[in-house]
Amino acid sequence: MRDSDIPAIRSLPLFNEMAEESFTELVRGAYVQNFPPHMELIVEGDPCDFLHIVVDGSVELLANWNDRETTMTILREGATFILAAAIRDAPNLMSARTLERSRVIMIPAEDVRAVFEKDHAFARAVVMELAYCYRGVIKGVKGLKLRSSIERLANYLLKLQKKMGGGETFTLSVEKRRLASILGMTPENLSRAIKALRPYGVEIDGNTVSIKKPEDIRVLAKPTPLIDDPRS
Amino acid sequence: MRDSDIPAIRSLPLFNEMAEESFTELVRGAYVQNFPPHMELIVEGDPCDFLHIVVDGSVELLANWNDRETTMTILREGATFILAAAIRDAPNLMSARTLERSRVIMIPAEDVRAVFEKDHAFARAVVMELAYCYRGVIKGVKGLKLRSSIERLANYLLKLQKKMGGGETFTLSVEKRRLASILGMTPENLSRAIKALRPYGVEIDGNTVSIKKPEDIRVLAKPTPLIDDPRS
DNA sequence: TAATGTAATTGATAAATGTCAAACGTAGCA
DNA sequence: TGCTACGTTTGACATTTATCAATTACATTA
Repeated sequence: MRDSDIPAIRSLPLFNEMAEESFTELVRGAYVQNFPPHMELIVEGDPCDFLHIVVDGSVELLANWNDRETTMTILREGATFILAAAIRDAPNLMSARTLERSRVIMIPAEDVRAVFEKDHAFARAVVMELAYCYRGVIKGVKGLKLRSSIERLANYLLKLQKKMGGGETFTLSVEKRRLASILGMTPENLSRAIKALRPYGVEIDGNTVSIKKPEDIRVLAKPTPLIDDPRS
Repeated sequence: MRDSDIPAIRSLPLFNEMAEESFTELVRGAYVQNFPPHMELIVEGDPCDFLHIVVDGSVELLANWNDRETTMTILREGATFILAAAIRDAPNLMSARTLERSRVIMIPAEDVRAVFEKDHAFARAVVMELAYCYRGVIKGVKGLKLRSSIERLANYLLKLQKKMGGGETFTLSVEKRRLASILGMTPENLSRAIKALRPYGVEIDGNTVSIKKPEDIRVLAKPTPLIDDPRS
């Protein structure tokens, strides 16, 4: 591991309150690896040996069943996975693969569990992180069950706009076919959903999105913090 | 609170490893209430003041958006909710209402957070419980995104059969319209899905389910522990 | 026992979503 | 530069799911 990686990890919410000694113990056993694009890091069903942290690049979490595949989420710099499996010493429920060249830290799950037992500040951070993730997934289910695909797309765009600073124009950071899968639809239907948003002042050209009539799209999307606000 | 309630709570995984002193502190501040059927215990969006435990009866967790409503899950004896919101001191993402006459224990969320800070065994139990719930929701999303409604129903029935002891005949413990909502479909479509399972040896009459040809239905359902096994 | 209200079912139809094939566009590479 | 591979878009069509209205079944209560 590069020395320069350490402060970056330390500053993550999961690690920044714990005792120095505990942190050192975690870092001691950790590996860092640079992966090429489209590398499978984790296969669904395998035992969970490591807690992973994305230092750089992006990683897709996905799931398979009966020859079908769906993208669960995309993780970027600073994200950790898969904490729940590591803590419970349970098999991974999702596969993970890099989307681009990515730098990933791997901390042995055993070390995570050991430090968890010793360091209360870390235990506290783990709980907060897990509760945060749990609530994130619940919001996802609500979106899937309560909204149509067009409504999901509209809300996704509003959320992304906010994340990108709130300007009228911003860029998609995900391939459209993956976005389609995240939103629970086919690429073909995403294309049509994009067209269907044009009357609401949404223009998408390649990766560039413009929201010309924010009021109109919000009337359609009806965003609510209880589904669309990642924090709280 | 009845004295007879205390050992029942103490034996739940969330509480059975903690120090006696911590447990006493939690119990001291706790309320017990008997609620009539169809009582709203929690409204989505409200602050989370209590951790709830179902002692007896059943409670529905549901969510609303834009005049639509969906059942997220149904909780029975021994289940706790809503832990994530209580720990994070965040608004409830779901509403809760009783389905039948139910007995519910309510522990002030503040007390939960305070004891969490002091008692490591409790912290450990909270993490395990949260990780368990997180994985449960992930399995739910996988089912929703990867399976058709008939496949979801087929797997639901197989899971229920196992839970009920594995015999050929068992009973649905949920109204069909609620089951439909849990599975992400309309009541009308659930009726049709039930009919569609007849050729696979599934007979449903009222609340009575018979699985005559277990091999056939399993070929359709293709159950996998990574979606359908509640533990692990 | 009859009356009532609610859940469940059914049929007809509509809407949403998926599938397949083809065309188009673009990025990377020989 | 031109080729190739792959992602995206489009159109035609199929399937799935939802909606609406009507009916049936069932449980509760007067």
